[in-house]
Amino acid sequence: MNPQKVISFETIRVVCKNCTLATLCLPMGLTPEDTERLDKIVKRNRPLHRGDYLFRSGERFRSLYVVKTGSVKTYAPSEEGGEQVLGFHLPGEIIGLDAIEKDHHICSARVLETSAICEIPFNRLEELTCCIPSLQHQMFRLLSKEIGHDTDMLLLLGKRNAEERLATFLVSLSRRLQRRGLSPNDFYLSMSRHEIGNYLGLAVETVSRLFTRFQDEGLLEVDRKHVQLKDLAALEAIVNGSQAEGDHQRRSS
Amino acid sequence: MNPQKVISFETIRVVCKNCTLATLCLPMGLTPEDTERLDKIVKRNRPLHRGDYLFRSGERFRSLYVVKTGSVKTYAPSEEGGEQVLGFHLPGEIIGLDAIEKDHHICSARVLETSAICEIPFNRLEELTCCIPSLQHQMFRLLSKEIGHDTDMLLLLGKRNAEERLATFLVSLSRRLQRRGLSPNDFYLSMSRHEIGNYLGLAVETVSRLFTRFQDEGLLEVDRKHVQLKDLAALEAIVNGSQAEGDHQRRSS
DNA sequence: ATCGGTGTTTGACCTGGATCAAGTAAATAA
DNA sequence: TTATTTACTTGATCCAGGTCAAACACCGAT
Repeated sequence: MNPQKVISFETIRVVCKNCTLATLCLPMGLTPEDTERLDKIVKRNRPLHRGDYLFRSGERFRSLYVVKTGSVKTYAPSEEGGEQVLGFHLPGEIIGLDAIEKDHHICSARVLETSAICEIPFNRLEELTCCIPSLQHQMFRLLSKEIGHDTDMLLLLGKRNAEERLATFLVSLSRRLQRRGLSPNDFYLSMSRHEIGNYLGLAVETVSRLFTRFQDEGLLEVDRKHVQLKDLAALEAIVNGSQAEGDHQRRSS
Repeated sequence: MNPQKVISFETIRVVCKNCTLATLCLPMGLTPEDTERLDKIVKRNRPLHRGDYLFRSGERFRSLYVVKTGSVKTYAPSEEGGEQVLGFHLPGEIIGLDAIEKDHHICSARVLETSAICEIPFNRLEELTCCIPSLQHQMFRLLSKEIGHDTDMLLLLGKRNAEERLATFLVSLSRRLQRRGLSPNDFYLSMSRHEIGNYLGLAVETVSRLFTRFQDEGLLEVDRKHVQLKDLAALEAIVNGSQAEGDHQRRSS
């Protein structure tokens, strides 16, 4: 035996039960026994690195993926190189739900930074959901939540101006980080300005200009990927403020 | 006994088994026996009329709804009167899936014309999905399909210009009507220009101008609610054409 | 340290579609 | 029937944000 042997992935069995994400992730609301059954089907592969794919658009659907650490972007590639970024996914968030219907992935997913990802083979999961009603219900809830989130995005893209979009993005990110025990007002972006713009339906230049403007207005400090929100209240006011004052942007109604 | 008694809702028992929508709707892929079990929990209320609500945003979630005949719009009301139309629903389409997560409706649904609606109490449905694996799978598929549709809409709102949006709307509507055995190129719109614009993130005026332009270009004939698509191929070319030629609208990438 | 290459910022300009303003036609009420 | 409201169309104008261009800063590779 090597006396220098250090703690490794092999010796620490990472299980759902010990996972800090248990309250955000699939096991939410399951009994310890049911969590254990779920745990048995989860595959924990070695960490992926920036740019690695979880899956590509068009591939056969086999598994759902959950971010354990790091972050992932999903995007719909449209032929000749163009793409629409669909989401940025933080620890505890499930990826691949949109593939169930067609049995093929309709978007691609790649990690934005070194990330640990849990893989959940879907056919195994369906065996469990059949006999664990609370897990089935949790799956329904997660699928429904995804729909609700998409609804929010439709509203953002359909009715909000550039300023409101970026503010919404930042406030939403801040809240999600906070829920994961991280600082809500001091964080590093793992995605580029370009990806943010793509996600929000804006040109890179617009995103850049808005960051500058928000900084000039004292709402935040930004230095490359490093963002510090200085006035979250003001950002939140932008998010649901402009709607309060007299309904500009008549696209809406 | 009244000799004049005519065929009524009471005498013709409408059941899923006889429903022409069986291949589009929840029973898709179920055995006749399972369809019968599903049928037992479906409530068929009397027809609703233009403007009637299926449910309102904020209400407790109890049931899913399926359009049997007619059409329904869903929309997210945002405080002071504004709204974002989320979708127009045709026969066989399920409404209310977004409410599962929060156990409250996050959007409102009202019928656009006289419509028959099937109501499916969700707690009863969950009892069935637990013991009918194919029904559970079908529910997962339907939820996933909704996510996929929202993804398409995000792409539409994030990356397409006004012309592409209206063309996409018309082509999509045409296909959905065709799948229901109706004419794909001669139909009546059950929604107003205003609602179309709201749905597509455009001003009413823009929608109106585009209809006029499409008509001038010979793509369609339009007379108020009555639309005849004259050149579906050209419309489809617009839908996935502009993307092919050199990636304008750099918002995308 | 130097050299690309890529991501970001900033300025100048332009345009698609929103907004504003009438006018017209259909639907509903009286 | 006529009055009133609501939906739709069309024209004129404006502007948020896209596009183009250039400079700059960082990062990995030689």
